[in-house]
Amino acid sequence: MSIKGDIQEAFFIKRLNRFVAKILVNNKIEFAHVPNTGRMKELLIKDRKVLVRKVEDKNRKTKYDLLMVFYKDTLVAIDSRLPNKILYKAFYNKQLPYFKDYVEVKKEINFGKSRFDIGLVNRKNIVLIEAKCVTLVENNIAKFPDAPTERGTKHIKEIIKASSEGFGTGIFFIIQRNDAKFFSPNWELDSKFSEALKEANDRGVLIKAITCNINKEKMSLNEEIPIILEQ
DNA sequence: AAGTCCTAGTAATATCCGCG
DNA sequence: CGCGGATATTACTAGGACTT
Repeated sequence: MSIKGDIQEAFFIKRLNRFVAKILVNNKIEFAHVPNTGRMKELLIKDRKVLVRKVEDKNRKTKYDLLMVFYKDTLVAIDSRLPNKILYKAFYNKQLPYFKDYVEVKKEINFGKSRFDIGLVNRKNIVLIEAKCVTLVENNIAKFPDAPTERGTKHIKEIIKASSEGFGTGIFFIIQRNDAKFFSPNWELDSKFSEALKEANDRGVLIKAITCNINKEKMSLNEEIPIILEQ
């Protein structure tokens, strides 16, 4: 998946709220949209080098999108819309060895009271897939979430319900960097979510974690990594 | 502890307008 | 009057800050 638009280097100054960051581009103070509602506190640190995209749109309040952050030697993508897209494309092109017998791929599929990112449809069944965006890695272990997420937990319980009703189900953690060797739910930060994820696994929900290769021009799926569900 | 509002952008939907 | 394209409006997202 190529990264479109005019990408420029910049320096992060401050996050004003969850959508807006103050940045320094070409020695000028500007404002950038932050397309990720997580905390990212170990990424968004003053003076850190980042990549932004210049956007020409007079209806927007910010002139840039904050897309990537340099963390030591690793480039981390923070756009929370990308995992969804990249996973959709992977399923659409049948690049993943799961649920191979579907004939149609849908986005934003409604199921009961909730909505899932991707639906794989064949004559007999529907597979519901949820994509999660991971930006946090500590000691080679990718972790989710990076902020307590009551909604995320609720969503997992919905998936468990769908699974118990006979639907195929999957949760894919897309790690937007390539320095992770394992994935684990973030027990210290959100034990309820972690517990729910473990239960989902026990109840037959397919859970996978995939890292990404990222550079200025593009982002692509890299490799599947082992998952540690236990605390 | 639970509920409401706020933020910025996107996508989906609704409305409008000009043209044949 | 009907159609397509352009424009306007609405719904949605999700966690934090705030109020009750």
